[in-house]
Amino acid sequence: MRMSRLFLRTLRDDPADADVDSYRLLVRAGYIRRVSSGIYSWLPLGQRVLANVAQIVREEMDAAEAQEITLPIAQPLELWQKNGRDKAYGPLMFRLTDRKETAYCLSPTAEELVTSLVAAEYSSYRDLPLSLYQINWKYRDELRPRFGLLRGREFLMKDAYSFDLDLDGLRTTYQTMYDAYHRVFTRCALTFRAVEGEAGEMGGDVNHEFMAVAAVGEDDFVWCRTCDYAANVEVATRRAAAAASPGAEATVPAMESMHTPERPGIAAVAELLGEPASALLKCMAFDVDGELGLALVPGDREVNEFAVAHALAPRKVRIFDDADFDRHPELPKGYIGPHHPQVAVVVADPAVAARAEWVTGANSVDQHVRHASPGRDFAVTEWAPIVTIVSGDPCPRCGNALSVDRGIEVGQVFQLGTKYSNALGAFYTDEHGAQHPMVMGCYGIGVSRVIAAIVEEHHDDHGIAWPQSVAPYQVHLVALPGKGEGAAAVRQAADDLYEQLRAARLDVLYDDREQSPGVKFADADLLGMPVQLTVGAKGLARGVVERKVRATGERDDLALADVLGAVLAGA
RNA sequence: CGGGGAGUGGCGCAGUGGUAGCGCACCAGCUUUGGGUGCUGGCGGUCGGGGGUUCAAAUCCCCCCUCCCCGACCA
Repeated sequence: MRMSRLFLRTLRDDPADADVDSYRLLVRAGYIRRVSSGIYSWLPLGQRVLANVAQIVREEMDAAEAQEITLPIAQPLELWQKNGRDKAYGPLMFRLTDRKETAYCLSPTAEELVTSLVAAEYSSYRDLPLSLYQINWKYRDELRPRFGLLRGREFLMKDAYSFDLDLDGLRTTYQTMYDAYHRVFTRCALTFRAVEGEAGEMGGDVNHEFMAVAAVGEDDFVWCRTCDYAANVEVATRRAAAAASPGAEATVPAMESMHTPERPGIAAVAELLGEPASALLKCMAFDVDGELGLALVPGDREVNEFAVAHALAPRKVRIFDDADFDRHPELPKGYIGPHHPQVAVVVADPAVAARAEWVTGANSVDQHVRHASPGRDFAVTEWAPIVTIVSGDPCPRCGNALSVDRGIEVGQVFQLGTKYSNALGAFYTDEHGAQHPMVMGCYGIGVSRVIAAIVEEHHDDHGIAWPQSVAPYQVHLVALPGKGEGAAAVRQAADDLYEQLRAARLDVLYDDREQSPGVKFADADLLGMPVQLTVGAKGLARGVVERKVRATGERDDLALADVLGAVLAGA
């Protein structure tokens, strides 16, 4: 494509409403334009990226034997009223009315429609399994659209739906999709992890969220850079530290109390005693089915309430609020210790076993104790990993350091079960003539969101640096003819090279504009094609063009005759 | 929806009662030609909309609309 003909206007200034780098750069570089809150136009360069990402998704879905269809965006509201999901979505759904006053909505997803479709067409066990998918625009009237493409009201989504005979079939299909997702995001050059989601409201629904690591992400998650471990902060664990050597408590002096006036809280006591916070035992009070419970962790750590609840399930667990403390003056907030006769449940993190003695509360205002030894001075009724994981904790799987980061949810896979098939009548008849609901799964990828995630990961101060797999053009050819006597020769050489590269079926963006070199270089870096080739009088005199790899900034000279081969080798 | 802020040329902004300006972009000319060259001259605006106050409103008052930012959702 000749840039002189390309519908493109780059901006020197950042858009005023830019809140994240991806949106800022995509607008500045002329890939997209905002039309309304959360709604964007895709200009030629952006359209090519969109098509490239969609094509990767398409290829992997096809490889997973899903079949592409296109469902309508405008859907009768009646379809959504059958199972009451119009109410569940509420104002999140765009609604409209036709001339006959029939209510419609703009599809936020398509379980209902696709389930109805399959229910109407298929009814035999011989038809299954079946997977269908579409890549289509979705609409959600978000409370607060933000971060450009990351949370739009109109977005391109791949949504797939599987129909199996039974749960085993679903599990197989689910694994196939899960693997396909790994390939999609790997091809998109994203740093990502699959995070196991919490059980859905139906209970037991397995799902995974694919999180792309990014500072602008909206969810915290824990992941290992070495292996593929990843988890929500609530359910993340770490490899337990070794327990203190057996018998170590024998050398611990007898527990003694200390006067610690006006020192509630770990930090204050640690400061007074000159001890590190990690030598203090933090005791958090919980109500456990009406009984008193304590959760014990080292003083420098936070208690993961979710983990405590999980460890003590099915008992109901509630962390103490101010009213609870008022009802239990025997547990003075800030001076709680684990050695308390009225406490029925003591759950401790394994890290508590790693020290033979602790400084902790004396269950009396202005009093703490030291030399409190687990087992000797206080009992632990259950051991469970209950600290909130922080960066640097050892991975439970491989032992290397974990990272806690924010992530962008770029995809999700979900085992739906029979919720929709039952509600919408998607049944099949088995070989014995009995009817069963089809067992469904659904699988989403936010295509336009993926693009934002890619830019978040692949950019620098100068602009975007597209991975080859999704770049709108593979090569950005820059001609610098100048106005000297060599101008015509440079232009001719660049034109020839352009034709040569195109003949080799490379996607080439050719900057043939009459602009100064500075403008052209700045635009090339901003637009972000993986490889830049510069044809100028200087190089031409030596028979070379300069190559620059956008992502790394590496430059080298290529002899004119070798350019095509070198570029093809790199592509 | 709650709280905070903003709507002035395509983009970024200034302009607190006297009839609208700057930078970028765009057009023309000259200039420069390996990292957003410089100069000159241009095109382009019902100042978000409606109503009101005033001799006079971008500016003051009222109503409405849109957008942005901070808190509960999701691809």
